[in-house]
Amino acid sequence: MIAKKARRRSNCPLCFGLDIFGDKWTLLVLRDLVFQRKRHFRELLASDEGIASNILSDRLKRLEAHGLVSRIGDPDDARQIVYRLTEKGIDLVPVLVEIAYWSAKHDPHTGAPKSFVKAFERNRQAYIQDIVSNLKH
Amino acid sequence: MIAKKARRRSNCPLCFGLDIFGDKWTLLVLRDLVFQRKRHFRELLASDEGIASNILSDRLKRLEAHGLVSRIGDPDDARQIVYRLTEKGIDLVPVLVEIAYWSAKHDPHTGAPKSFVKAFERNRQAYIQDIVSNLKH
DNA sequence: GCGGATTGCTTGCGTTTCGCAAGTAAAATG
DNA sequence: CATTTTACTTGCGAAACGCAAGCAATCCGC
Repeated sequence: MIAKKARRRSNCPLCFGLDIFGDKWTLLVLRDLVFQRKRHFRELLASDEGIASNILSDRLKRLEAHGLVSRIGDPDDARQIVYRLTEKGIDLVPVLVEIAYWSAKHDPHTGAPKSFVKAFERNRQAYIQDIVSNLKH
Repeated sequence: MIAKKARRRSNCPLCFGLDIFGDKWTLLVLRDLVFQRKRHFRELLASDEGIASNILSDRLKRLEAHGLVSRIGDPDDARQIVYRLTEKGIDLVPVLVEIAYWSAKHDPHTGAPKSFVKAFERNRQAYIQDIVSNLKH
């Protein structure tokens, strides 16, 4: 299973994004990098949804290939790899948050905490900025 | 090819959305309903990206099943079906717009008009509200 | 009112992707 | 030095995709 770049289908902006993260797993990986601050393969593998290791491997390669995630060996442990969001990846936070908000609004069994909905509705811009600046160091 | 509801993978809000529109086509169909004001199967079929008719059929069924789109026979022509966004579907506009903005920012060959980027950056809320209120009648 | 065109699909079928389980190499640990 | 941990890869059956063709119902022109 190889993370090859698909030909682009059109130069529609929506399409550009979907060709990178338009599937059931990629945004969940980004979610864990953003909201759970996961950094290692084994952590990402242990998501609630149970991603398979080959799928995770493929998605991380694709995210790296598209410059949303960086992949650096851990200097303290040569076995481990540290995955981090790049600026380009961090720029996707608004997308993640909007999807989460839509879901929280329309899913009767949502697991979204009320604090999220409240903070988002109170001041969306500040909520996002908070997450982003936390990620940048 | 049947639009069956997949079991939900977790009650993570992001996941709820992705289980509905986490693929390469669904959001493009919604894009055409929102930005091109398409209403008929044949119009949606003629997208730039060339969606296959069986895939389109499947996605419309799924969108209807999840209440994002309504499907009503055209009273003036019994052959034709009119597809419309519901409120739940319209609520996805911010998601579409955020993805488009991210793509416009990061795609060197983006086809996004400068007017979109400008309007979005100038006043996001007003830009979205404009689209939404146009859709509501 | 009859032939042809249009519309909204469905059906077959080969190809690609998914997803589970098992395996592996390299490095750390005891 | 044997065991464990980590980050993957490999095989393979199942599901989804995507192209082409087909089809029933309806409309349109004459």
